Amino acid sequence: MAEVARLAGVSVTTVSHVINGTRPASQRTRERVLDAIERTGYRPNTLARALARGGTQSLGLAISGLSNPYFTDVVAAIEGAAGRAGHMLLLGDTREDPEHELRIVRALAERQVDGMLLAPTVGAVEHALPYLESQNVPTVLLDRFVDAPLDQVGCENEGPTAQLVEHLASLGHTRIAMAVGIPGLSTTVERVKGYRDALEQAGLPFDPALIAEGGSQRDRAHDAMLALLDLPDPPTAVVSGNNFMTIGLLRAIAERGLTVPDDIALVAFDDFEWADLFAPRLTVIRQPTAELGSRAVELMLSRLEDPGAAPRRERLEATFVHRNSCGCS
Amino acid sequence: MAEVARLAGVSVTTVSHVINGTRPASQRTRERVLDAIERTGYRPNTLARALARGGTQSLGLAISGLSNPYFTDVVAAIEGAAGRAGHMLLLGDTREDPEHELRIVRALAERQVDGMLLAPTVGAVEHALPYLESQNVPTVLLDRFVDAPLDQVGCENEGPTAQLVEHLASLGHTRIAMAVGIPGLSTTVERVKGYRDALEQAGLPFDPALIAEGGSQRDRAHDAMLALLDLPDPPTAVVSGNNFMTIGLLRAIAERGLTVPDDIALVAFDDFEWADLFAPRLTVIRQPTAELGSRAVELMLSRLEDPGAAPRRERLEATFVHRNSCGCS
DNA sequence: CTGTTAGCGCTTTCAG
DNA sequence: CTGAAAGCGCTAACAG
Repeated sequence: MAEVARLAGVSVTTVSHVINGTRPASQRTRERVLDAIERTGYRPNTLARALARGGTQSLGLAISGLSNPYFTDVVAAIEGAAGRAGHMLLLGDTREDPEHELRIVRALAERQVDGMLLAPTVGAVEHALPYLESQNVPTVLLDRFVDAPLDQVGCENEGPTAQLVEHLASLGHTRIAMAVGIPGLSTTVERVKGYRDALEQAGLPFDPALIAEGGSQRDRAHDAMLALLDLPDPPTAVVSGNNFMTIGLLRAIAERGLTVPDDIALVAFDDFEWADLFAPRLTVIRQPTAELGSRAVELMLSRLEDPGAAPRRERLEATFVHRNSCGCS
Repeated sequence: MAEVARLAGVSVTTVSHVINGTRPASQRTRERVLDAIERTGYRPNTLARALARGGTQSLGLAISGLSNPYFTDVVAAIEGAAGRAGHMLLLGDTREDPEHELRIVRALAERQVDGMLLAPTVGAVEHALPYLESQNVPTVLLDRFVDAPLDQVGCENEGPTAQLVEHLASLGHTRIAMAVGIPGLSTTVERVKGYRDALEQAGLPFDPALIAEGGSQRDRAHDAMLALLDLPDPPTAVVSGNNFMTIGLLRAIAERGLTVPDDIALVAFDDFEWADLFAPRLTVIRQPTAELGSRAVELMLSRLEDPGAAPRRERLEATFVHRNSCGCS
C-alpha cells in the first residue's frame, strides 16, 4: 500500500480513502491512485483492515455432517445470503460432538468472525454456548432449538411428524414404528412427541418396542430396522426421523427381501431431491432448507446491526409431500 | 493480551512465548501466565498473529455447486484433512461462472489464505488463474484439469466412460446416447472422448444426434432427454455424464412413461450414496470423492512446505459399480 | 481536498 | 530466563 502511495505520489491515507470511498478525493488523485493500484497489482490485506477496523466481514458456520444433503442445501443458501451481504464463510464440522464443537467454535471465534451460525449439538449448552456467550460472539442457532436467549431458527417438527403418523393410521396401520435420531436434540424430541401424540389421537397404543434408536445414522438405523423386523409382532409401517436413517431403513427392508409399501409402509422426515426416483417414491416431510439458511443469515445480520435487540425464535413450515411409499395409489 | 501480562506481572513478550511455547520460561512464570489467561477469558486474536507472522493457517476452497453430492463429499474430506493439519477452511461457490469465480478467489486471497483449493471453471485460465499466479497464491486444482503448471488432482474419466459404453455395446445396444456436461471442462471433454473411443472400438458409428447437451444441469439434461426420445430413431441406451444430469434423464424417461432398463438402459458417471435404492438400481462409475479431497489437501501441504517443487498432476482411479439399470440381471 | 500519526493485537529481533 | 521496542498493513482521528 505504501508502494501504491509512493507511485501515485500521495499518502497512504489517501490511498485508503479512495479504496474505501470513505472520503471525497479529487478526480485526478483518484485516478492516479487507481492507476497505481493497477500497476502494482496491489491486493488489499483484509486482515490488516480487520485488525484496524475491528470486524472481519466473515461469519463462522459450524454444523455437523457436511455431507448431509439436508445441511448441504442449508450451507449453499447460507453461502449465497452471506455473500450477498459481503460476508465470507468460515466453515467447520462439529461432528455432532460437543468437545469437537467447542474446538471448532473456538477456532472460528479466534479468527474473529463477526458472528457464529451454529447447528448446536446436544452438549452445546455446556460447552460451545457458554464459550460464545463469554466471548460475546453474536450467535444464531439453526435447525435445533435450545433453551437459551439466542436467535434461533428451525422447522416445525411436531405437527409434521404427527401428520405422517396420522396418514399411516388413516390407512389402517396399527403397528407403526419410528426410527428416532440423536437423543436430546430438539428435533428428535419434537418428532418423537409428534409421533406419540398422533398415536394417541388415533387411539393407538404406544409400544416402546417400536422405537428404533437410529442415532440419526444410516447404519444404526439399518440395524435397528432389522431388529424391528425380527419382532414377533413386527410393525406394518415405519416413520423415519431423518434422511440418513431413511437410507438405512430402506436397505434393511430390502435385505430382508421385503418391499415398500407392500410388505411395510415407510414415510420419512426430510425429502431428497430425487425422492421421486426411489423405489417406491417416498412420501416425506420436506423442510424449507434454503429458507432456513437464508433466514439464519438474516437473523445474524439484524443481530449485528442491533446487538441489543431481543432474541428471536423462528419456526419454519415444513410440507407434506405425498408420494407412494405410504401405500397410496 | 496486555491485560494478561499485567495480571501475571510479566511482559507481553513473555505471554506470547508461553502461549506459543516459542521459548523456555520458568515454571512459575508459565503458571502465572496461564492462570491470568484463564482468569481474563483471554482469546488470542488470530488475525493479529497472522498479520505479524504472515500466515493465516487457513485455506481457501472455491468450488461450484455446494449442494452437489459429489462435491459435498469432497468438501467434507477437505474439511477433515485441513483441520487435522491445523488449517481452517474459507468457503466460496464459483457458481461455475468465471467472473464470479474471480470475485470469490479474490475475496479469499485478500483474506490472506495460505493456499487456494480450486475446482476451476472453464474460463479460469483467463481469469482466476492469472490472478492467483500474479498474487503468488499457492494453488491446487481439483476435479478438473487445466493446461497450466499447477498441482492438480482429479479422476480418470476417459477409461471409465469407455467402460460404461462398452458394457452397453456388449449388451447389444447400437444406439447409445450420451448426456454431456459443461463444454470445455476437462471432465466433459475426457468423458466424451471415452464415449467416442468406445463406440469406435465397438464398431458403432458416432451419431451427433445422440449427444445431449446437458450442461451438467438437471433440467437441461431433462429437456435434452425428451428431445432424444422424440427422435425418429431414438436411443436404446444412454450414458449420463454426471449426477445432476442423471436425475434429469431419469425424470424425463419416467415422464414419457418409459422404464429403465426395459425401455431404455441407463448408466451414469457418479455414484449416489443411495443409487442402490433407485428404481432401478443404478450402474455407475464411482469416483473416490473422499480421496480426491484429502489428496488435494496433501498436495497443498507439500506445496506450502516446498514452494519450489515441480507441480504434480494426479489421476485417481474410478470404479465401475455394476447394478442393473444397464439391463443386467 | 490531503497528510501526519497513533494505534489495532501480536511476534520477534535485540538486549539485558 | 525476561523485556523493550520495532514492525505486520491498514484505518481514522486530528490537523491543515
